[in-house]
Amino acid sequence: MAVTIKEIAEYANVSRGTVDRALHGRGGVKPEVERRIRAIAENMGYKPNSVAKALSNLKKKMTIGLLLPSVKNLFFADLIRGAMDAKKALEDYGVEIKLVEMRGYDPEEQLEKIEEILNQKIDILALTPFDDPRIAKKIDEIVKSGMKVFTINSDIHGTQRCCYIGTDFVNSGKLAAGLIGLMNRQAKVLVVNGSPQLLSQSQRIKGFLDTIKGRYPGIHVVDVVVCNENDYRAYDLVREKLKNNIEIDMVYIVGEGICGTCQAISEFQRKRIDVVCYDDVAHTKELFYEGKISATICQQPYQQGYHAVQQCFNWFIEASDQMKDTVLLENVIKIRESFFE
Amino acid sequence: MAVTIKEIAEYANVSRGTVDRALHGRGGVKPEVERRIRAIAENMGYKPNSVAKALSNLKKKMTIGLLLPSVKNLFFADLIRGAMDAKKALEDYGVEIKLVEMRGYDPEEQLEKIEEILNQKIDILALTPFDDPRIAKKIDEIVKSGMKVFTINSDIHGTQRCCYIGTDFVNSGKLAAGLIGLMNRQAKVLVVNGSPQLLSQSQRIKGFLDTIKGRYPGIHVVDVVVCNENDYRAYDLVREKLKNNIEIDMVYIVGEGICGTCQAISEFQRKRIDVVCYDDVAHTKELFYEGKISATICQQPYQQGYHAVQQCFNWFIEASDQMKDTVLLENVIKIRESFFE
DNA sequence: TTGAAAGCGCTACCAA
DNA sequence: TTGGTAGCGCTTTCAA
Repeated sequence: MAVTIKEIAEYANVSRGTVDRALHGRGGVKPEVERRIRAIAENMGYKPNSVAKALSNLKKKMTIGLLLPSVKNLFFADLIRGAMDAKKALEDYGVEIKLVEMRGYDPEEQLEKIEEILNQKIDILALTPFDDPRIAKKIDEIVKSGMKVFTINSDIHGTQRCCYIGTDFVNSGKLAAGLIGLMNRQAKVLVVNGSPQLLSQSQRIKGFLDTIKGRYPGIHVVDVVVCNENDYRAYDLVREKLKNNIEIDMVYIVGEGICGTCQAISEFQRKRIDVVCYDDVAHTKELFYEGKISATICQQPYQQGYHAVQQCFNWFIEASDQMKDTVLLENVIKIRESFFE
Repeated sequence: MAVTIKEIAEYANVSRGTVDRALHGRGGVKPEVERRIRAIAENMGYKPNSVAKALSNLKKKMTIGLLLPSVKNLFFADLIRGAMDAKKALEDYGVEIKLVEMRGYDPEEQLEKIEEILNQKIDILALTPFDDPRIAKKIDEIVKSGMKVFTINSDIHGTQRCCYIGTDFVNSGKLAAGLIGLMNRQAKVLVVNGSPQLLSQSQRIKGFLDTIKGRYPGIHVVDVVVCNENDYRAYDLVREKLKNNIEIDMVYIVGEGICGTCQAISEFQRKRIDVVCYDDVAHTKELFYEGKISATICQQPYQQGYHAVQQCFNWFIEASDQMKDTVLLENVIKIRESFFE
C-alpha cells in the first residue's frame, strides 16, 4: 500500500492538515516544519492518491468553455463527439462542458463569441483560434486574468496559451508529397488550395513543396488554384486546368472543394488521375468507393476532442511545472481498403 | 450535482447500506423493498460515482498477469511500454501487473508459463495465445474456474475469453494490396512469408489475395517464399527469386525477415523494387531512410498494451452485460515522411 | 432483513 | 502557526 498523508503525519508528529498545507505550500506553516515534512514525504516516497483527491474535490465542478467553428461542419462534429465522450468519462470527476459554436472564419465574430462564452462562468477556455493578431491579443488578456486557455486543431503562435492539441500541418503536407511520390515519381500535379490565408493550408503547402524539392525532383507542380473552400468554384477551376494542361495526372487538394474537384475529374475521361486530399468527411467514403480518391490524410478529429478535454482536466487538477505544451495527433493515411472490407 | 445513494436512502426511508445492497443485488433485502428502491433509483436517474467507488475499493488491489512472447522482441517491448504506462495511470486505483515473458512459439512452453503466472495470485490473465487447441482448452478451464482472460495482439477462436485487444489481420493484408495497387497496378509481386502456421500471417495473405483478385486483377503474384522468420533465409530466398524472375518489381513481406529481404534487394541493382512490410521495429526507420522500404503497416503495439490494461480494469470494476468483446486498433500506414522531417 | 457507522485518502474550515 | 474534524460517495462490517 502506498504512503498516505496520515502516515506522514504520524511519523512527523503533526496533524494531517499541517502535512497537507506543507506539501502544497498553502502557507501558514513554520518554514522549518515545512522543510522537515517535505523531507520526510520525499523520503517515504509519498505520491498523492489522485482518486482520493478527486473525490475530495468533487464539489468544485470544472467547466470547460469550448468554442469551435463547427456549425454545419462534419469534421468538428467528430471532434465534438470526442470531447463529449471524454466528458462522459470524466463526469464523475465533476467535468462539465459549455459548447459555443460559430460558423466561418471571421475574427471579429470570434471575438464576440469569446466574450459570450466567458460570461458563462467557465474555468477553462478551449478554442480553435483564427490566426489573427486581435485573437492573439485577446487570448493573452484572458491568460493574464488567470484563466487557462487551450488551442485545438489550430494553434496561434506567440501567445501564452497552455497547450495545443492538434496535428502538425507541415508534416501532413510532407506526407502528401510522399504519397504522390510513391504513386508516381514523375507526377504532374495540380494543387487545389482552399484558402491561402488559413495557416493550416499554407503550412501544408510549405511541407509539400519542401519535400518535393528535396526528395522528389521528378514531380512537377503544374499549377496552384484557389477555390475559396467552394465546391462549385473548385469544379470550374479544375475543369479548366485539366482541359488546358493535359499532362496533369495527379491532383492534390489542400482544403475543401473535394467533391467539386472529383466531379470535374470524373467528367474528364482522357486519362487516370489520382487524387490526394485531407480528412474523412461528408462524401469521402463514397468517393473512395467510386475510385475517385486514392488517398486521404486524416487529422483524427475525434481524438483531438477527446485529448483536448483530457488535457484541460489534467491541467486543472495539477498544473505542475512540466505539463505538455503540445499534444500532437498523428496524421493518418487512409486508402480505399481502410474503409471497405 | 448527481444523485447519490444517500439521497435515494432518504427518499426511500431506508439506510444507505440497504440501498447499496438492493442496487447491487447483494442479497439480504426483502424482494419487495428491493424492487421499490430499484424503481426509485431508476426514477431519480441514479448513476454510481466511479471515483467514490474506486476510493472505497482501494484496499482490494487488482493484479493483472501479463504473459507475452516478448523476450528480445522490440514489438512487444513497445506493447509492454504501453501496458506499463496504463498501469501508472491506474496505479491510484490499485492496479498491479505481473509480467511473465517467454520466447518463441512453442505451445507446450506457453502452457508451462501459464501455470507459472497462475501461481502468482493474479486476478486477471492477459496473454498473447498461440493458436493451438491445447492453449484454447487451457483458457476455457481458467475461465471456468472464475478468472477473466483477455487476449492481446492475437486472438484464439472458440474460447470463452472476455475480450480481444489487437488488430484485424485480414484488413492489414487488404491494406497491403491497396498500397501496392496505388504504387503499381501491374505490379509483379514476390511474397515473403515468415511462418505460414501463424494465424496472423495466413490471415494477412488471405486479405491480400482476396483484394488483389477482386480489385487489382493486373497485379500478379510471382511467387511466395517462406523464410521461417529468419533474415538469412530471407536473404537467400529473395536473392535467388530476384535472379530468376527479373519481372519482380514489388516485394510484400508478411512477417519477419525484413532486413534480409532488403539486403538482397539492394544488392540486386537491375531495377527499382518497392517493399511493403509490417510494423515499425529494429531497423525499420533506417531502412526507410535509405529508401529500401516504401510503406509499412503498423499494429500500434503501444496502444494495444495500453488498451489491454484499460480493458482489464474496466471489466474488473464492473463486468456489465455489454462490455466490449473486441477492441480493434487501426492498422496505420506509414511512409518515409511519417518518420522524417 | 435492516440500520448504523467506520473507513478509503485528501481537502477545507474552524477553533485554538 | 497548528490541530481537529467534517465531509466527498461508496463499500463493508457489526449489531440489532
